Amino acid sequence: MSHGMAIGKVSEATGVKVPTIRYYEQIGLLPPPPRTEGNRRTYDRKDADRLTFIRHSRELGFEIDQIRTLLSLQDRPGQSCGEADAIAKARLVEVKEKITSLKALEAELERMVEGCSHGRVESCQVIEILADHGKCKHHQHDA
Amino acid sequence: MSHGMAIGKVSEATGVKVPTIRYYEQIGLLPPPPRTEGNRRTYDRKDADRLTFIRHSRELGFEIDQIRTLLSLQDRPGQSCGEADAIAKARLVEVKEKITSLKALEAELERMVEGCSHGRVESCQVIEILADHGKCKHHQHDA
DNA sequence: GCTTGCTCCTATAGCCACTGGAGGATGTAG
DNA sequence: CTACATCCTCCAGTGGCTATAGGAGCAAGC
Repeated sequence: MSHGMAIGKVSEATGVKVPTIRYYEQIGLLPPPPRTEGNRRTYDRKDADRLTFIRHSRELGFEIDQIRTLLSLQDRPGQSCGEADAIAKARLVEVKEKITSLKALEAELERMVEGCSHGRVESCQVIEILADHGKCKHHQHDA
Repeated sequence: MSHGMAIGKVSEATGVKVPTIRYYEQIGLLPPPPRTEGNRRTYDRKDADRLTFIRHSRELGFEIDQIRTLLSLQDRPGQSCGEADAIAKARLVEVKEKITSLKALEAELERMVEGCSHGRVESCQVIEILADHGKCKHHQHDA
């Protein structure tokens, strides 16, 4: 028990906000750490690593439940990594789909903005395209 | 009062789900329609148009508050469309940024998945990159 | 007229992943 | 010893819906 960090320190070290760390403990993503006499949480290096893992996973868009799985895989290093691979692949597919749909969105927004003659609302492409879905080329964008 | 539609019909016609229509009424995005003797909502063509406008705006990723503004602009056709233009432009910037960050994410996920030798978790790139943010090239992806 | 089954009504709670605030206890520097 | 920062718990709020419970209305067939 040499290098116990306070929650503020581990927050700073990992980039995960203090209330978020407590939240992760509450939902069982981070094990409850030991406490000091004064009832304060004390974290060690392993906890910090786990939080970094979680943060990075969230940045990549993995859901909490997927992170739960990934963490449990990390805890059992002898196991096949097929499941981790599958989770990452699924996320990759999602990301690719999102990029495609955002590009369609980008195109339509560009059409709207370019078509805007900066006149009256009466003849504004922005409003008009929004009002009439028939004027929209891409009926499949959804995010 | 010839063509009053029930909520189910206007839902079908516009692609907005029934509970969502009631929700929009609750938050003041759609005006409360007249009711029948039996206390049922009756919608007309204008309401359907408004819902289509809202749905399309949501599909393009506009927030409810922005849609509120866009709708109020639509109601005053003589006004300058500068504000609508600004909202659309801001959204376009957001979308472009999101595409950029998703592409960085895509690249990293691809690196993870390709690097996976389908062996043990011990040597799995997926787990390893997640654990060590230093191995990640793109420190700025955030969604 | 009666029953069946669909649509509708309200009110309330839940979803995700946090984020913020109130109100109080503890730790630390000067 | 006094500020002040940090910590604690508990609870409420965010956005944009979605779902459920428990009931009322309505149209069609028998």
